[in-house]
Amino acid sequence: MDIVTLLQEAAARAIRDKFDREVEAAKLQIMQTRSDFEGDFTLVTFPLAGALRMPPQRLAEEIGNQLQAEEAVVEKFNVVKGFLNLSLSANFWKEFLMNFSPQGQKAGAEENSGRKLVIEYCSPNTNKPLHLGHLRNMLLGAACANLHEAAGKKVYRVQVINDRGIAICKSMLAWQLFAQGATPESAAVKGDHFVGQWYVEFEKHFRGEYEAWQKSEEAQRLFAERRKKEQGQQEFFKTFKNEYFNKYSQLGRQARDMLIKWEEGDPEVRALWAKMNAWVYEGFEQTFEKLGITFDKNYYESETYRLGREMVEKGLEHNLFYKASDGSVQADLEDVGLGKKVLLRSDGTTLYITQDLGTAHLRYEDFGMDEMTYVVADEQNRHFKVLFELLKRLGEPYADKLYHLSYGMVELPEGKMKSREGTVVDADNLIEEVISEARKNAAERGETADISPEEREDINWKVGLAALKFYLLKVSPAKWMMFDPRESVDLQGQTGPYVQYAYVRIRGLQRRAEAEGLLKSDFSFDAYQKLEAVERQLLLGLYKYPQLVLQAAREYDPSLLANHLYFLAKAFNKMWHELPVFSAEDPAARAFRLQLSSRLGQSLYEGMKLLGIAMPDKM
RNA sequence: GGUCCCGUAGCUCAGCUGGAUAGAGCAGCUGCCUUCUAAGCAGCCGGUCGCAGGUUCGAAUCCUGCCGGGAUCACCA
Repeated sequence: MDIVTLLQEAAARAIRDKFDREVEAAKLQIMQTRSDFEGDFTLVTFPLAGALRMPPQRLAEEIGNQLQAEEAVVEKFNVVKGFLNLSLSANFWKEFLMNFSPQGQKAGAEENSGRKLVIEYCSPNTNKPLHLGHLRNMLLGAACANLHEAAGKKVYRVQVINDRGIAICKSMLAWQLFAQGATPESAAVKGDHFVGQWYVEFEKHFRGEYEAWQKSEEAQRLFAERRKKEQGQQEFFKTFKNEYFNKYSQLGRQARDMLIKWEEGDPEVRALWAKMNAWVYEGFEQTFEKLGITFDKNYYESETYRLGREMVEKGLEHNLFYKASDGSVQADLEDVGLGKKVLLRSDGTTLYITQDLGTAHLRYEDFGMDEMTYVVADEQNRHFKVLFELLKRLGEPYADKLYHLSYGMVELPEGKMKSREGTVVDADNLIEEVISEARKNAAERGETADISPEEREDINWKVGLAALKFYLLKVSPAKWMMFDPRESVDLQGQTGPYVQYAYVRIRGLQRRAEAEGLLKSDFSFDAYQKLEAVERQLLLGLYKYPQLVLQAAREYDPSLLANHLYFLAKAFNKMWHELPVFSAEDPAARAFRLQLSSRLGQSLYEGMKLLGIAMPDKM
């Protein structure tokens, strides 16, 4: 039985015996004792004082006496105001330690077993490389996927790739016009960056064209006719840019022609499109691999953008939707405060929302999931509210188990990332940067004697990526976060490498124990009776670990786990400095501390793995 | 304007299903490597928990109203 439940029931019995009153055990408030007081768990007696007509302090003392006398696990207690602080016996903790497993959450997650979850956590465009925002998205999604798996679900990881549209046509056109047949190989540039360069090239030429046009008579006439009062030329042409692209621009016309040809299935355009997208995927794959990100299935917009029409038409038949006078099909969501939403254009073509309806259904056909989660930035909150409502009205079987993990944007010290202003932090560059920071640090420390260069490089990758991933995952998903480039490569303090370091120390202890022939079956700590404060702190931290994994999964919040792992590592580092292991005079103490370290090491390893972070053995 | 999110130390963040004196890291200042890895440990400095009410034995946490910042309200994706 869980120790908290056990204490609650024991306290309820004590109250019955002493005061002849029945209280519901589950309602008794037991929390972890604050670390600045002595004790492991605390019963809060204030809420009982009224019903039992007794001052909280006396109540706490009476219950404490009874518990100490009747319950073997309660070793001693102290009372501060109405707080009854209970210290559990060393025997209890030793037994707990022997039975502890970092997989313990599985026992608490029977209700999840067999449930199928589809989780979507990346939706890149194919006209430019991945950036910092994608990183937060992918790391959050991958961690949540792992957490739900650990909590007993069958998880399917998917991404949706926005591989069509005007943006990729811009890259294609620029490549056609200016690249003279260059390829990623010939230019020695990673495929996604290569295609991104042609997108930038298009924008550059387009800007030049636009600026030249602004001096033309036509442009000046339009400016004179259409300007709003007080509006200067610069300001006017900034807002006019879109219209220029669609109506006047040569490059704009060519790009749009290309899009039309693509839609018509023009073989030449399709071939170019396929070739350039293949370059991009090659590049994406490399980035995913560096990050350890995987997907079970990719959904391509080019294959799904027409889906959903049938669903909408079916909904129309059942009067869930209606046809507007202009011929478009709409849903009336006024009753749930979401207004009206167009589902099919008046020309009958599909929209973003239609496509998402279709993709959701397609995934049901693919996986037959019970639940589906989208990891998408919070700017799309409304879109997903609408989408979920529509799926519910359409009676999709998983519709009551849809979740939008809405995460906040990543901001830079200079403000929001803007691709037009070149303030985007590129994912590959960032990865390269954290790894070279790890290399630099390792070189400065100079402890490379018994480590081969290959092993050293492997460690540098693990350390660098841990810094980056932990940095992005330790913040609550819902919050907008500030990305400080200096802090993200930091290897000291509240960081991934800090947690790794504690683990490496534990591995060192284990290697030595092995070398000295300890950890054998006759190796016992029965005689260890007095637990130190740090040891208790660590035991309590382990006690909470499986619950935290479940909570982090349930709340889709990996930061809960990240922060707990940091707490565990911190407690271990404290113990490292305060208590000797091998030079402990008491062999039982040595045995106990080795066991405790070992279980802690497993937890750190497993916990970081759930976050997508690998642990080195040495560093 | 409607809806939603955020406001905690100089900076970045925990804590929010109500509990004890509000915690970390970074930055600044002090100490600690002849003992299991100093990517570490210990200490100092630093807070009207945006403001004002309310509920409660008890509020950073719950409720209401303000103030400040942001997102979103397309037949774009």
